[in-house]
Amino acid sequence: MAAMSDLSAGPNPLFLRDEELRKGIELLFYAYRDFTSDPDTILKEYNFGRAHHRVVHFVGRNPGISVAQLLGILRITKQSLSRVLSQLVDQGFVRQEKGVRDRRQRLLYLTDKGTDLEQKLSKPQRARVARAYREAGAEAVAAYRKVLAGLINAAERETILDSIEKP
Amino acid sequence: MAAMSDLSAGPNPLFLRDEELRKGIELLFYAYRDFTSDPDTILKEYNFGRAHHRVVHFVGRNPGISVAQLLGILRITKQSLSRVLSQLVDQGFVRQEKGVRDRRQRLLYLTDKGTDLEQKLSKPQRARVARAYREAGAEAVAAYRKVLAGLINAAERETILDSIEKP
DNA sequence: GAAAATATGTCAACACTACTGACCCAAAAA
DNA sequence: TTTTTGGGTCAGTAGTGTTGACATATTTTC
Repeated sequence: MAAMSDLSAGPNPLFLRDEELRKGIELLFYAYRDFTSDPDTILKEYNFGRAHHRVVHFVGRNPGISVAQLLGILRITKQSLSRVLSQLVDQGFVRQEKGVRDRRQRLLYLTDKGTDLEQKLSKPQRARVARAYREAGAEAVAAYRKVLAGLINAAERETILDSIEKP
Repeated sequence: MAAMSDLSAGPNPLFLRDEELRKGIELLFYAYRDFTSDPDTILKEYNFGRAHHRVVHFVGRNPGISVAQLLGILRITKQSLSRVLSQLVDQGFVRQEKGVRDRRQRLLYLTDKGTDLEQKLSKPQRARVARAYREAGAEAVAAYRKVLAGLINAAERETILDSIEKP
């Protein structure tokens, strides 16, 4: 960017375009930074981290999800998941059930305690998003989601959008 | 959410609203997950992590930024910054200069090597955002930014927006 | 039915990021 | 001159993620 400061005056679409991109990038950084700060604070009380939140969120959203499916969403190794998952199971936030069709699977469900935690964690996030939606207006919401969807890897985008839209 | 499944049938604006919020939350997770994946891959070649990227980005964007200002943006402790910053300085990506007005300050600048790294890291991110903007349309970009801005803590939002918009 | 593949779990070692707490120096401000 | 500020550093701890190796059921395949 600094290398472009010596360009001649006059309209420079490329420069403007890069500036627009940079704004989108920085806003995403700041938004995500603050978006995660509220639940992070709550998680500390439980000696949990962000990874626990993700598990609780996606298990809550997808009751009966398998470990493999969860790994696919989180994009981490099973060893990484193992630590947080066994903590959540040991402490009674998540319950595991053998699959009926495939008994190798350990299907995951939130317990009542887990549902409470999920609600507690997502409450400030929902409030934050609600505020942002309110301030930006209803038309802006669809556009916001469209751009975010475009940031997702093209290969899995459809699958992810389906999972988000699902009943 | 599960606690709401026993609500009576019929239109339930509150439920719909929460669904909208949840979609916004999940999309942000997936978008950020993929948004950071490209630079993360590049950083591995340097034995660097995401924190190095953030420093390089914000020093590149704010030449002559002080350590305290950078800490304010990143929202981390000076001990955390210290490690990545000294690595970047030792390896010649970032240069420190004593402040002229206040000689306690160590003002930060990217070296040419640092500028190269910043460009290399941001290139795939810019491409990703450009694709998302293109697919969503020009009107969507302003709305996207408006919602993201609304997610930032109200207290600092104006300051941040100013820093993003600045020349 | 035996062999191969799959789903999951576990142990160990390592790296990155972040934290708290304590302490230091140099320079600016009061 | 004393206090505050900007910055640095050492030590210890925690959370998240990785690779690699290995173990156990269970399902699938030949």
